[in-house]
Amino acid sequence: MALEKETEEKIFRVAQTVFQKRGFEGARMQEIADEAEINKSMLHYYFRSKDKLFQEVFQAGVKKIMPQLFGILKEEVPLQQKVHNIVNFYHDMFRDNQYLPSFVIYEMNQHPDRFKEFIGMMNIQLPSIFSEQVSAEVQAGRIREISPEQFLMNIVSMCMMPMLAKTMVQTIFSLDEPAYFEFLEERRSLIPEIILKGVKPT
Amino acid sequence: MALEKETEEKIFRVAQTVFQKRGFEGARMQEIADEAEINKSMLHYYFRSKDKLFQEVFQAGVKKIMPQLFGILKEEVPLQQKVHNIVNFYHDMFRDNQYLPSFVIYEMNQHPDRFKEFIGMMNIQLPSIFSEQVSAEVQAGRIREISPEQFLMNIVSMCMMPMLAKTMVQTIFSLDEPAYFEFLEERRSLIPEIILKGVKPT
DNA sequence: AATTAGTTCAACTAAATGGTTGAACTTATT
DNA sequence: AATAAGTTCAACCATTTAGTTGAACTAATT
Repeated sequence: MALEKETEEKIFRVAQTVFQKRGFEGARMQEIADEAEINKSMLHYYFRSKDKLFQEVFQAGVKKIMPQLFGILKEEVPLQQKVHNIVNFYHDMFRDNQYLPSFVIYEMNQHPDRFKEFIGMMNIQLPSIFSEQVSAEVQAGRIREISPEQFLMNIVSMCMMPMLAKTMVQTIFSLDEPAYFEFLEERRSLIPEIILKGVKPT
Repeated sequence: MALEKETEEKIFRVAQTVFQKRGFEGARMQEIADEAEINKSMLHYYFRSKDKLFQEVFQAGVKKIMPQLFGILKEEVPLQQKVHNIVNFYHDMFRDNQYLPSFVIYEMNQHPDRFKEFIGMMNIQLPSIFSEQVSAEVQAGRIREISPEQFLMNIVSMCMMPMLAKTMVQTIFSLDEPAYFEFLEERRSLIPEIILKGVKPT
């Protein structure tokens, strides 16, 4: 009764990589067992079923993104700075979790209801501080008429899409692995510029 | 020997919806058979295997997007107009093929090599007309220093991301089905504005 | 009408997969 | 040392799944 936590953690760690890489349907309990160097029945001992294990992995995945993003949105910093922070957050996160964005987005669409329920449980909703901040900028005439939702959508789109479409980007732009990551790094400064200049009033 | 084409086409049509909705691993040959109102062995009669059927569906999916997009990129119209055309193309396409973007992006990442080979077969690469057009604008000082790849990436990101993340957008912004599509429609004019204003020289 | 090629289906098979069981083993507690 | 609680595993099991088979049927060709 000393290594049990280690075993459980190892299973969970491996389960994360397998589920994120292969998706729920593509993942095999046997593969998780093999890579965790344990017997398949251990999976069911620690996590009752594939479904339960997946659920935990998925929720951990969402928790790795949403609370942090919403944390940034709530910070008491100028909108400009906030945009930079969001962009940097996404790019940092992706470096350590290449499959995470694709995994979360895909599985979310596969089980919308589960996701909605889970989001309901957490206290996740667009922070009013952020909304008010965008509205204030609009009101003051410092940026064009735009809803906070659209404004945020633009930032998130510019950040995540090149990550989700990694294969497509690499293929069509003929980028090997390092060139692809350079391409992403370039966007750390590019995105805030486009986003902010793009909403300047006419 | 009169309805055989009809049968084959019906199978293919159904296979498209099932594969696009559930993905390769999630799709079941039985479900395709049921919805096509035929026996499961007919699937293997017309399309040798799940793999082959999927391949055809996937390639048809790619062909529904890439050639058209690259067609637009090749047109002899001003860059401004081109941006509008791309944005409208994505939004029109999504209306009739809700699961297509998500499907193609996801399966592409699952089998990068297959995709690269397939793209190699087609003559898909960033049209030089487009690249030159962007470079010319930069040279003339009408837009900031930016690579054609980054410029295109921005447009595609702004268009596709809200489609890929439909569930997330609906959940976090509390949008029902019509409100979500209104949100998308708004972007037809919003995206070109942001994209073009965003690259104006300082 | 007979022949032939193409089409359909019910029943089947082999393999894979998630999950179970019960015994053996380990470790902490008394 | 004895007991109890938690942990590990090899061998199974039931179900699902892609794929096969062979006979029956249909329709065009001669």
